[in-house]
Amino acid sequence: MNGRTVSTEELKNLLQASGVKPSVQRLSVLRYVMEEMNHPSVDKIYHSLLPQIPTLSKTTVYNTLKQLTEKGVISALNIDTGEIKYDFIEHNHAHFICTNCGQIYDIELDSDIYQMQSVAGHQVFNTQISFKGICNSCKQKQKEN
Amino acid sequence: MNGRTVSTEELKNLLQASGVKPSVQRLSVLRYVMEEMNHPSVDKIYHSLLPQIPTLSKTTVYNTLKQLTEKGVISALNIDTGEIKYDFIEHNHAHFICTNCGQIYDIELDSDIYQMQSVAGHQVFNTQISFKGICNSCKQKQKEN
DNA sequence: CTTTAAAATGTAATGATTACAAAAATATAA
DNA sequence: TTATATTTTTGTAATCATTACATTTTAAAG
Repeated sequence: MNGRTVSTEELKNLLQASGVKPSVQRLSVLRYVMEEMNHPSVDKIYHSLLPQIPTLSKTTVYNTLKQLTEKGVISALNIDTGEIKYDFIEHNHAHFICTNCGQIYDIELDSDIYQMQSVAGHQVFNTQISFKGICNSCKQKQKEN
Repeated sequence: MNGRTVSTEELKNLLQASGVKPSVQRLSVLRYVMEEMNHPSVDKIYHSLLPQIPTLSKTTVYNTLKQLTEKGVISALNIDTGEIKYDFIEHNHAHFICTNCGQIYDIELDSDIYQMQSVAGHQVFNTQISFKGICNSCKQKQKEN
């Protein structure tokens, strides 16, 4: 998501609507995923929240992210980088992953694929479109050498 | 890929065209990925080939799959199952992953998204479309209970 | 052959994720 | 409020896929 500020009220509503009780830890994790633009990993989230919540456990971050993913509040991006990255489900967008630098870019892409509620008789809950290749930034740097 | 038989000649050509020297191990790994229909994991490939190649090392399987992925012969599917699954790049198709049983289904899906050579200025090498949800088989079983 | 390079092997290390039990916090009942 | 039960959080240990790396084997070149 983009770097906007999310109110605590909004976070609480999101959690309660999903049947998850809003604790300090859960509110913080969700806020971080929503406000952080670049698809944070568990480790990133953990270390970023540690100053605010010094007692935070990484297990809690894992548990919370798992819950929110199951409830469909956030989405787990499976990228070939060893770590799972998380993304708030705001509106349909694709991802571009640079195989050189690992950077993940949001791609605004309108496709009727996102509207498909079922494929080949299977019920769809989540749809991901991802591109891999070399990003513009890396290509520029390669040209310079 | 489907369960057809692939000739050694075809395998050799594929490897040589990609600049990979055809060893017994590499031919076997590629053959397995091509002939096996259901997106095998490293572990599955390793144990399946072990009877034929008793000296086979899992590291070799890893190395070979990594090479073939880099050369664009096969594709690494990042599914949220802890293991990476591999797929021969035959023709464009999407995947459906059942979050209940873990089964991966090939989905024949024609989309112009596959034709995109670049997105937002980034050069695309590989495109993946994946759906997650509950498969027909699991839904049937749930109804019975 | 002999030498050199490439490939395969096996073991050890890494690192993300999960399991699990104990502690803390919150809700419920008396 | 106090006691009790339930949920949440925490911390440590275990698991398991993947990678690093040194050694051995195989293939290629001279």
